[in-house]
Amino acid sequence: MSMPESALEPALRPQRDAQRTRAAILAAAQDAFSIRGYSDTGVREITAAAGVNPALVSRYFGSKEKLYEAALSDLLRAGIITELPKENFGVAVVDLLTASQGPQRNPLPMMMLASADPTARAISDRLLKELFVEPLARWYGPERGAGKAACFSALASGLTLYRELYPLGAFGAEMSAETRKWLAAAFQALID
Amino acid sequence: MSMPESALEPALRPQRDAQRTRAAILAAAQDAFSIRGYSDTGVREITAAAGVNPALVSRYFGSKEKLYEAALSDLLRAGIITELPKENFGVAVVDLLTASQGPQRNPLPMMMLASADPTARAISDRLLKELFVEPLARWYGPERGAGKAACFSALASGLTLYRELYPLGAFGAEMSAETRKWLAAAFQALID
DNA sequence: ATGCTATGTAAACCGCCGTTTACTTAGAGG
DNA sequence: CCTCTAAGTAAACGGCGGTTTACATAGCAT
Repeated sequence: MSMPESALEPALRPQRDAQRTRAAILAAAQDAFSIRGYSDTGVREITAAAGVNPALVSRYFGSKEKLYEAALSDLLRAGIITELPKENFGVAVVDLLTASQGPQRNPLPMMMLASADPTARAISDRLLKELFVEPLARWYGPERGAGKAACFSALASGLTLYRELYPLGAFGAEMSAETRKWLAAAFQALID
Repeated sequence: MSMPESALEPALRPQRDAQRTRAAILAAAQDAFSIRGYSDTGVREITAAAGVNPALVSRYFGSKEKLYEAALSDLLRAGIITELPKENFGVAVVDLLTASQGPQRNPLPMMMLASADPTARAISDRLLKELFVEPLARWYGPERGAGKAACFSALASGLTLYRELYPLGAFGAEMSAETRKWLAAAFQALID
């Protein structure tokens, strides 16, 4: 709690900084879980990418499961969607979902690749509901808001799967123009 | 190679039948891999479901990887699609893809849930290409057949994900009617 | 009946993984 | 300078999972 540590002078930064290492582990976990899935990424792999000792995930997060929960919570923010403009909402959503360069730190691939493990899946379901679907439903409004939020999630996950996960992603350019238009219209229709 | 073993008289069937046990392991593997994924299903789990000894997967398939390859190969048959009538092709495909009661023995969830493991993913990519996309492309014809086959695969996988894997599947009834119509039209458009 | 081979089993092997424990050390406060 | 606590590390522990090995037995052939 001494020195604001302006984050612009790496030379003076102490070698040991709990917040910084915790954040490094979290970021490495988000990368790994989004690409290689929950079961197939080991804590040694994550901590090696973060440049720290494997024992620190137990110290800072309690367990691998808790680390997954923290990593997904940090990524699941409904605000990214609800802060989009309501006019041209559809194209904005499609742009947002197709803008990312890859699955890195993307909650959707992370959840998909964790769905095989029962405990990780339970965490995903709970967090998705609490942090995304329910806020989104409130944003949509009391009239059919829950159904609209569910439709949004299904559509977005399908689009993400198609772009990021499926081995045929390289062929994606084939259907871009018309499909993007249809998707944008579908997203727009949910708020009209 | 003695006795045709008409499969209708279980009383006379020998207790030891290599083909039968091999098939039982394969079927159990297809069930397990489709639901719990490649990494999260153990060979002890598979062989327990098949009622046999874990060592038999090494004997009959060589390894867990080879078992995955055999399980997926057995499910990946382009014929299921190419034998559909060309008129009403779209609705027939949507009916086929949405008819299954669950992910059991479905190649798409199997591939999705195996995509985290690099070696399993390589197997999936190769088999999908050899056994499905390329035959489908030949069926579509020389003119843009490859692109059409890729579009088909992407669309079908997205639909399957939406129905089977995503935690929001329970909400699916919300968008059935219009979405099915659009999907059918999209599949139909690929052959017209 | 009697061996012989294919079939199946039990148990151990070996490596990996999440976690814990015991220990070292950086760095602030006296 | 010394001390004391927080931060980090190394190594081991227990368990699990794929695979191998050594052994048992069913069923056909002689």
